[in-house]
Amino acid sequence: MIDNYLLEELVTFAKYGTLAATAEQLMVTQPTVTRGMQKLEEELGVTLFVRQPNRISLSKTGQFAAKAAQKALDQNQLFIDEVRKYELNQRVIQLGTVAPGPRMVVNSLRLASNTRLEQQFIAPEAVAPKLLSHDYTLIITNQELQTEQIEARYLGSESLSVNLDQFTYLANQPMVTFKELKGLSFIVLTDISLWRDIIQANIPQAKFLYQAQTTAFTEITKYSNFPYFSTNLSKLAPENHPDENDDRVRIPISDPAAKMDFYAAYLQQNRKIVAPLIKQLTAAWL
Amino acid sequence: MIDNYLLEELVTFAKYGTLAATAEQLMVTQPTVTRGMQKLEEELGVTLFVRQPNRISLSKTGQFAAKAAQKALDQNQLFIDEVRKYELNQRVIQLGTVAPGPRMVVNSLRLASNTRLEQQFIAPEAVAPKLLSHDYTLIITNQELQTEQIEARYLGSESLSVNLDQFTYLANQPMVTFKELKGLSFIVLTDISLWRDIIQANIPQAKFLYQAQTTAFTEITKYSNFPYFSTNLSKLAPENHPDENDDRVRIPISDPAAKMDFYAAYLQQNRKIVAPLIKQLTAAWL
DNA sequence: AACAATTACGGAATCCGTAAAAATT
DNA sequence: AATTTTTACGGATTCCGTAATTGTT
Repeated sequence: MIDNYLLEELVTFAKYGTLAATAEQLMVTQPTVTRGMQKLEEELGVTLFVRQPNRISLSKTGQFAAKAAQKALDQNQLFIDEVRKYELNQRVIQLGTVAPGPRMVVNSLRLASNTRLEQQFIAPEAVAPKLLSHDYTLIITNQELQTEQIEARYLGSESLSVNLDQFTYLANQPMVTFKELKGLSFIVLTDISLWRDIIQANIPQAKFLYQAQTTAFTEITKYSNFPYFSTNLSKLAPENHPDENDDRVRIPISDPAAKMDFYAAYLQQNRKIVAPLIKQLTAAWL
Repeated sequence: MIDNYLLEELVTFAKYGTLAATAEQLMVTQPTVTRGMQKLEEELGVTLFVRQPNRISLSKTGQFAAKAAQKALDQNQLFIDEVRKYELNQRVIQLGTVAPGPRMVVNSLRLASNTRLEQQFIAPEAVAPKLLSHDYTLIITNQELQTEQIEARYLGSESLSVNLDQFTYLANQPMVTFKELKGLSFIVLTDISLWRDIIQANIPQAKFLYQAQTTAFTEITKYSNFPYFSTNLSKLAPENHPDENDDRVRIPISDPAAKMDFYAAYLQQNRKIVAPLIKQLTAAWL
């Protein structure tokens, strides 16, 4: 077993080329580095340097060793990071979502002090890795993940509606289909994650006027007749939608693709920790 | 950066369950381990143990940390092993072969003192990995390997012949095909590596009487009429074949599959080291 | 009473920096 | 003359083992 500080000296030397520079970089004196590299060679039983009276450089084996040493140091650092991350995960629940709907549900809750909601959305394919790497304790996702280590519990669903000007033909129907919305121009918030792909894939020849800012979105919505989307969860974030003076009519979309089920996914080993939060979420879901 | 001996104490504790047993295992005293684990917790800033006045055990995080620590230790050990292996490879050429033919060529040489021939054969698909991992410096193989790091030089070929009783019909032909050997029973050495698959795949309905010992092989060959195989390289190992009093006739096999080209494969970075040996091999090849 | 963990204390080994030496550019 | 590496030496830190303490089984 070789001490890490020797490995670090080797790696630093490989980068800076002289013992003097290495010492300066590591904030020690040259003799320290000299002794360190001698000790490393002795412990390995291998010559790593070619020495001339006033010059020292890595042998071929030394160059190889420097690369290998970097890997060992990386693994050591990984140990530190992973353990700290794991411990944090035991203490505070890192909560993530794949879409804005569930996030609105979470925002409507009074979260326990040990719970922290991450704002950015997680791609569905990143859910399992981020759970396994202990970056998140619980992720609300649209897939019923079930693996060796992960389990998922159903929370509720989100259904898309479209808000249409009351004088249009479609506004008088009880429901509409994506097809019937063909060719319209919609005003849409940029950050709607999963729904974006769904509306783009299902509404033919439509135009989507994406707005990055919610203020821009609400203003344009208010002073125009563009249709916009909302869901059964939208009322949990009323600030996003111009309820007052909005003379549009909310019409549910009947396509199966307009309904999305959400699940709480987490590591089985964390079941007890997340149980209260899941209970809270289920109760709050509309 | 965390000292490896602390990681080792943690891993050992995870295995033995008490500080006393851990200390005994590591051949230190209990206070040493107590202090070590305290220091580890302090440096990580994380609690790894649940402490009762008279009992200490790993917390959930501690169990996780023990596993992670093992990985870090493994990487450290890997560093040591790899560097030593690399250095050995710089000093002495580790020479391997995929088949007995090339090995006979090597055995016929007076090898330089820095060259060591490994006796067991290497599977063709293992050639590249074993070069890249520095287990071997040079491998004589039947594939012309060319990758980012590996290159191969042609050495020579080996051609299969069959030795038939002089009174049989086929013995009077200048050449035979695998098909013409249909249904015969052959006496064969078990350890012929690649040729085994070739004769089994190409000679229909044949029986192969495999002999693990060369003594058994030569004895049975001598006192029976079974045909056996040899190649242009066989004469380099005359002890394997009963030349005297053998009234069989050596007939070359004309199929393309009965000829095999051999190459010296090595890492480009070792080109200079292996050059003299390759020169020697090329010269010695029949 | 026996056992397990922790704390206290003293000695020993290790490690580091300063200083000096050797040799090159 | 200025750099670079190596060796020598003295001090300081760290680390370890023995012994004592605490509390449980």
